[in-house]
Amino acid sequence: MTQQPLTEHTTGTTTQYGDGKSPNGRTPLSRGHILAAALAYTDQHGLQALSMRKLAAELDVEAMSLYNHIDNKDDILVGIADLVFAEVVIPSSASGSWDERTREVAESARQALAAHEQIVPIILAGSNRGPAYLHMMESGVGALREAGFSADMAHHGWHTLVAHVLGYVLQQTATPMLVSSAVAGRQLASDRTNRSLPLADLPASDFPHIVEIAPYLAQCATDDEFEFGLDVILAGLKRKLSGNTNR
Amino acid sequence: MTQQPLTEHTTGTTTQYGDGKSPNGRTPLSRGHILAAALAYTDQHGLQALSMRKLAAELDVEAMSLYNHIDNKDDILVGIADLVFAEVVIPSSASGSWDERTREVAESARQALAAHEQIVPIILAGSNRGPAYLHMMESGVGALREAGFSADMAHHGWHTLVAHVLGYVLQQTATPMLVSSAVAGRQLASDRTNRSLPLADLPASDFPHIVEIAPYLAQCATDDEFEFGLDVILAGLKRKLSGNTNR
DNA sequence: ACGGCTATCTTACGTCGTAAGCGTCACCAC
DNA sequence: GTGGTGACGCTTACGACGTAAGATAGCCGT
Repeated sequence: MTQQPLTEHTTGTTTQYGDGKSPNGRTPLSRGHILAAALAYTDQHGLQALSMRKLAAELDVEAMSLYNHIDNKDDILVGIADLVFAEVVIPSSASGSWDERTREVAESARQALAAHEQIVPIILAGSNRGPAYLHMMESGVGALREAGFSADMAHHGWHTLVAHVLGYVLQQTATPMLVSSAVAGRQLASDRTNRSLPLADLPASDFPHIVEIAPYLAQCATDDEFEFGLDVILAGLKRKLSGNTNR
Repeated sequence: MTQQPLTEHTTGTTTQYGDGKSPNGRTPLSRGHILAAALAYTDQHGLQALSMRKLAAELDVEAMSLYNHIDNKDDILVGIADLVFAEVVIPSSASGSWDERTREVAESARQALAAHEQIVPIILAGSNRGPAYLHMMESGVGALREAGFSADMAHHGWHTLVAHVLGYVLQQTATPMLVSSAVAGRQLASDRTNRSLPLADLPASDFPHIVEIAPYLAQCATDDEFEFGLDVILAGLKRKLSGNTNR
């Protein structure tokens, strides 16, 4: 076991000065405090607004002081992404059938990501798998192995599930659906066409199916819809398990 | 029909000066040229490296000149994202069964995104659905409707497929798998823990299942694995169609 | 008392996106 | 021709960004 760091790295504090106040009377900085403040600031003001100077101001400190506790801005981004993964609740490995546990992890992950949708861009930016993500992965892959999948298949299945969660939150984040005005048929002299405008103005003649489902898009990416996709994937996995691929 | 702009907006040129050279003898700027250069530059140097000044230099022009043809940098980002979607080949609606066409669109989309993986972060950044994306969506939703799904279900199914493609490319982009050193069990005095280091060093005692599938992670997110997930989803969709949800 | 350490602040550099304004050219009505 | 008009590129400038370098001030063990 001994994985306290997985959950404790949010509040680790002491470095110098015993564990009281710093010389000037303020509570001292720490990696944990910085990351927590960064996540809170990002949730509130958006990822674009997060800058070293503003984050430092939030902590009543100058920008360069942060560099005593973190390597650079990327370090902060990876850190707050893993803080979000740390919110995912991992069911104990004896708490139900493999598909129930898998569903719980996926839904919890979706909730955590949806609650901090601003950090989603960080996750697809690249190397950001911290300890919390690993903890989740260990549990998820374990459930699939227990279900009877080979290591190879469990690996594939896990990636399919992660792709669903990430892709889904991604779509939810991008809900303000936009579409170009060029498709409306106008042919301006300038090539300054293909700009965006609300989905409602789409011509039904060119996009009959999109217009047909447009009402549903408004209430898009709800919990129910996520569960629909999860059902599809779990059903497909069971079908793979029973050997009935039936392509 | 009349959707030429969907594919032609890559090279739209003429605005003034008939269609020859500009007064100073150079070929004039245009939204299409700018977007094409931006996509090429991003593919080669990465999204982070793309700046207005460097893009302008690539076109032998000063940065501010670009603003005569585009609104701002976001406009460029949305534009090049849609250029990538324009590469997706849409099978004709009479070229095969619905699941075959769905598979083709999904694979083509994955290839297009994989060929320009640098632009993936743009897509999850939010409002970026241009005309090319819409074209693809119209085709995909149409295939599901044809398969017999209700408009509501087709909507859900489409989102599930998009989630898979996006989530999958996302994982492929993030292949340099990293993991914190804190999980190795060290307990440093400082809280400067939880940093990243290669996956290979994971302790098998804490993460047996991850270690077990580690060899497969190396060759992760291949075409085969994508197809596995696609199989899972299509199989699940067929199961939904036949009414056998069987949760 | 004192030297070393550590955390903070100050200053500075290069880069970014882009607002404002200027010059210059092709085009058109007369 | 000639003068107006508007498109298009350039120059300059501003504030914000990430962060390298160095100065400063307080705590510690001795």
